Amino acid sequence: MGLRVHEKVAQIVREEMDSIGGQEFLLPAMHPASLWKQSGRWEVMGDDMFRLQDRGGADLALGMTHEEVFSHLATSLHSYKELPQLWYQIQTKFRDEQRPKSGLLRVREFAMKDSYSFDLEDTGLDRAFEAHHDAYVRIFERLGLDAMPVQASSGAMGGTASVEFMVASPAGEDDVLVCEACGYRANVERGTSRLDEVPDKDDGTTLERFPTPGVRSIADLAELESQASAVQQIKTMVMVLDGQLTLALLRGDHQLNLQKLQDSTGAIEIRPATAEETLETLGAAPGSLGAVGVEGIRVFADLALQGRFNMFTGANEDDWHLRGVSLEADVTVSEWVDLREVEAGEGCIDCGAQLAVIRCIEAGHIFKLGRKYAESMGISVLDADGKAQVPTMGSYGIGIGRAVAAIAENHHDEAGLVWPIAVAPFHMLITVLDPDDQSSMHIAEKAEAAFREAGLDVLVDDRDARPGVKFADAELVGVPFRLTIGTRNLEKGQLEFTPRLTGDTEMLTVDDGIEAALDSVLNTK
RNA sequence: CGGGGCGUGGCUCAGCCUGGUAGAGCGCUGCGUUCGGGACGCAGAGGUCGAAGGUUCAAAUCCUUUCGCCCCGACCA
Repeated sequence: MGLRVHEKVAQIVREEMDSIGGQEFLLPAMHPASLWKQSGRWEVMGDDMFRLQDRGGADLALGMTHEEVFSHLATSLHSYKELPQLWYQIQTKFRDEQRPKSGLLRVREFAMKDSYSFDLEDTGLDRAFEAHHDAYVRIFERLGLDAMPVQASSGAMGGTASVEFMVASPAGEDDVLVCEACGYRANVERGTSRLDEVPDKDDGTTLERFPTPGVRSIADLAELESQASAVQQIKTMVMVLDGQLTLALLRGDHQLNLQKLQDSTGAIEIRPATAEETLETLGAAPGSLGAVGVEGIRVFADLALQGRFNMFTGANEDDWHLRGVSLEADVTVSEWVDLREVEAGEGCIDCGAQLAVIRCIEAGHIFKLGRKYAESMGISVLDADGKAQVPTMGSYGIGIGRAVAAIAENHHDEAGLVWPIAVAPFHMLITVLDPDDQSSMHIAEKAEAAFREAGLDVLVDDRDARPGVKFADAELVGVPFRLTIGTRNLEKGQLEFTPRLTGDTEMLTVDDGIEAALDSVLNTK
């Protein structure tokens, strides 16, 4: 059953990729390390990549994505006349996930449709990106998934822009900012919001140390000092980026989003500093940390702090804090970046209406890669003037198994699954209540033949089981339509037709019931 | 990687604290009854208690080590 759904999803994806001019490939899943070293991602991918060695000791990788391999293939392109190209495959990817979970949602081995576009000009990339965008909208619509395109972080993929296709589900792993008023949609790893300006009072307070015994948190300080509400405080987070100690500054009531920190710093590995590292470097424990007077350490400050003054922060000595801190005058900020995670209820960046945060499954992701891989993998073609040009690329993915899981998450009820007809393992289930009854079986076979003739996938339940068991199983597996043949109704010349979705049974006559059922199914399809 | 939990018939679990006969429900096999919403009776099969070591007269139970799985935090289709 699962395999049939998987195959149907793959086929829908395939049809839509073909419709935008995609050319299907099937490239190796096992790659020589040299390709990944060439792009630099042998290191970047870190522990997420499965690695192995052949008998000669040569390094190999199991493909987690195929930018390198397709790019390498694209080095055989030599003329602008061969562009654009749009290549795709549906193939197994391997990722050594830190935590595989949730059935099919996050696994270490999964089928993915990945496609890659190659264009000479940026406008061509824009077209390929738009074409994928539209194809994805159609794919998810056909799959029965209410997927919304959202602005996203590009993460390890790099590139200039990316859009994720998100399906709302509590089983998901991403939070998406949604503005119902203007349609703004962005992953919290990327999205921002409108904040009310905080008027700092210029009351002549100057930079000053003051004792704060026992204060270990933003809340503690706010309680002790009436002026020091969380909004008036600077939160200092000590992070280690690729082994280098770094400070991230945020407004006291704001949360750090790690992906934003990663994106704005280009770091590969990020972790919070240990208590020992913090003590060693700043001389105080968390709760009394600050960036005032700190030299020789990179300091990234959130945009919400820009221009603020007369604020509170730790003095880098336990039980002491500072007041009257001006970001401009007292803190050496290496870079101003967007670091804070937006929360529900904040104002939409575009229109100011209240944002909602919705938990979603990431079903697809499309990237504008630009020339990053084309350059590192050495793709170049001659343009009309005979000059070498590096093409620009896009990369686009849909997880097939994850789509199946997302469909299951969104199409079920208490009794079981309710597959949308486009991906259902079978269109029609014929439930024969008494398989020993000759006339029942005769009609079942006739119906099966008629449905098959019409191109439908049919499953006949002629198991020797009690009716209750068959009905319960029928609902559990979620075949969209059921034709029930039982001796009791047969004597009255009747069949039953039941759509799984509504559960409303319609009585049909034996004479034209098969045709009528067929019509209903075909109309829905 | 950090924190928490769990490994006992095919499945879901009890038993462990307080050491002494390995149990339940479901599933499975046979026979009979039953047969339009997950039937019932009778009879039966099936377990190195994750693995290794230790303590003990005696270990599923206590101790140590180890492997595997699940859940919560940082990654991604």
